[in-house]
Amino acid sequence: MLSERRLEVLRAIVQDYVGTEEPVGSKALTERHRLGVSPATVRNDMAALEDEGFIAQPHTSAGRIPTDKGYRLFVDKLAGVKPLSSPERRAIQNFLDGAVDLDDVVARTVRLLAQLTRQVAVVQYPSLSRSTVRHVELLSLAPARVMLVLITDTGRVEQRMIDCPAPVGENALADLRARLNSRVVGRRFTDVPQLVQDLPESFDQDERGTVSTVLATLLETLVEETEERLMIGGTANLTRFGHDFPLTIRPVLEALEEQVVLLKLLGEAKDSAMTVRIGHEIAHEGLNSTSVVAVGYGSGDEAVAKLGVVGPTRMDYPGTMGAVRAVARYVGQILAES
Amino acid sequence: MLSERRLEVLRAIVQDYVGTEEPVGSKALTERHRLGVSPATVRNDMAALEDEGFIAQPHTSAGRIPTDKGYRLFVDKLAGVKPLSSPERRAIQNFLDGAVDLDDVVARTVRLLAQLTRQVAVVQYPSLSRSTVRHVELLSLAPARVMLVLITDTGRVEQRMIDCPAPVGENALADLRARLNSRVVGRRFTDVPQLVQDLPESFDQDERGTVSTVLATLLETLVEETEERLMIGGTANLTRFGHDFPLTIRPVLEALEEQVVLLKLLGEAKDSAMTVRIGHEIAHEGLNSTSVVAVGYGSGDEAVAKLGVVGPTRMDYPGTMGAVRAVARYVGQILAES
DNA sequence: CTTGGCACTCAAAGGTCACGAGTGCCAGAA
DNA sequence: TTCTGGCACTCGTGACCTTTGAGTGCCAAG
Repeated sequence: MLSERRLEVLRAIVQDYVGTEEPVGSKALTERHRLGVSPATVRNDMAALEDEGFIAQPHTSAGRIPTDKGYRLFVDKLAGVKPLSSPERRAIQNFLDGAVDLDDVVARTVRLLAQLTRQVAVVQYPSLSRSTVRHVELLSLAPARVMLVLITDTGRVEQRMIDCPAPVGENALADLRARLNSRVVGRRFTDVPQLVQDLPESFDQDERGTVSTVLATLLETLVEETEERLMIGGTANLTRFGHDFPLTIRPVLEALEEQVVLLKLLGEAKDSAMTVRIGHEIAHEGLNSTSVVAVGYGSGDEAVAKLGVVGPTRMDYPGTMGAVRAVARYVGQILAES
Repeated sequence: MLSERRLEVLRAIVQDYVGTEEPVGSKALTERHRLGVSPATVRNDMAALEDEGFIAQPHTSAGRIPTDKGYRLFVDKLAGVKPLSSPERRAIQNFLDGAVDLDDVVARTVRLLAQLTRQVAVVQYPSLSRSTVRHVELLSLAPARVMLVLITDTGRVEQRMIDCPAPVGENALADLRARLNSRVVGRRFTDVPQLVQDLPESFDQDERGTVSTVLATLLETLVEETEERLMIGGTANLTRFGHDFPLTIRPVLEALEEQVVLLKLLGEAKDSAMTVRIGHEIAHEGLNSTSVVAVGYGSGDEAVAKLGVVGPTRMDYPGTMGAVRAVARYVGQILAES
């Protein structure tokens, strides 16, 4: 096992490298950190750390930089989560308080996270899978055309156009609307299919087709919208990735446009706990030189979606984690209020 | 005025430079284009073109590259719009036909444009300012809480939460809903304020407060949502901007996130005609080395929004214009159908 | 007005060299 | 056993120089 001091050396290396973006050598380390030992000793420790795979040298006559494994150890054992200063907290709250609707909350959250961490921010729209139905509205637009509007408890609204097999009267539609709502309002999405299963049977023969069509569309909407959407911001921060960024920025931009990849990434962590994925721990090739810090957020105690940031593996983990956690907390509050 | 041949030389320079991304010299020109004159003659023409400000040399012993003014002349006088091949047309139609709702149409359009032009695509959500109201729905969520849902003829749905000054009964709400709809359905947004002006007066004293509140929110929504939203895609194509792109990519990414800038840019052109803004013609500083090709699109004869691409000034204008125009046309068709 | 010739310019590419940060290793001290 | 100072070695970086060649402007002749 690694001695206490060697861990201390690793921590120093990570901190210095994150700060300077340059490989750090033994001499510089002893000067900037009061380790109480000479450069030679530090060199021995570094050699040991390199044997274990926690650090590496870009080339022989250069200093060391942390490997993914090194960052992993740093995050797991050596670093805490740095809480934000109270001015920062106040700024967050002020900024989020101005939001007018759900889209706006998400948009502001993205901007906030990007600004705070100076990295790329990713916010998942609140998930519908754990949401409940607030209201279902049916509107007759043309004799055989109905619009379905679904309103969720997170304030999200989805609409679908439905072409019915036969013309629908206003009365029949009102009837369906009333019965539908009485069954599903306040219920979870996942419970809806069962709750409306026998609904067509209680209608006249000639309306059953329409009812079935409407229900099918409703269920389809519920399923479809569980596949989440994302909002991304702060891509300009990609230019801060490093001196060699022309090579790395391209695949990252491509990965960011493949929302599927990001969704999978955010979804990987089971619950709402904070997750840190570092470099090659990320399956997607284009993101191999990035790290992703994500956490769940929600209106109540349950997480309804994830948010996080994508940055270079060489990032300020404690600070980033602190910002992500704080933003998630405040967004949760905002959602609970509305 | 410039002679016919000099214009031909300019065209050749633009075409070559767009293709090779490198300054083009007199010798290379005579080899690649059958101009029927010697390099020396071309040199004279180039000197003249440079005097007029259409081309420039990066440094003394290099070839020439077109200036913004040169591109302008090229676009206005020398280049047509290159129509797409029929496989391309078919691909567009197939790709867009699969869209399920408005968001999806916009999302697919962005991806399509980005892929087709290999540049950054920008699509404005269909504008509400020229839209008409399809339906207004009022839902009672709590005694003094009402949700307003606005449905437009472009299939867009907007919702707002309203806290009423006093509890509202279901009947009163139904009454208001009916009267409101009878007045505004099918009307343009811009006409709505006038149409509902005297509506509160026809209600009982104790309901007037609620009615006014609801109307105020409705009007606010109409105005607010006229400020458009954008969808952007293909940012990975920014890496194709040129060898020196680390310098240029940053401000462009920043400008792209400032949606206001883009909206202003798209909005500048009066009607739905195709607009090309080149380099310094763009007011925003970060976009000074880019060109924007935009065109209006709409469900009927009227344009409801704009779409376009942002690329380097050194872009294939005829091809880009062709793609933009074709996509706009097909999107219009899709919108008209739904 | 066009053309071939010619001297000139200058960025890019390649080569050489000195510098110095950083390393590994070893022998001696604690 | 662990730490330390010393020392030879590595090698990327940057400064400086030269060569190369594409491209130019100008001029006199066709």
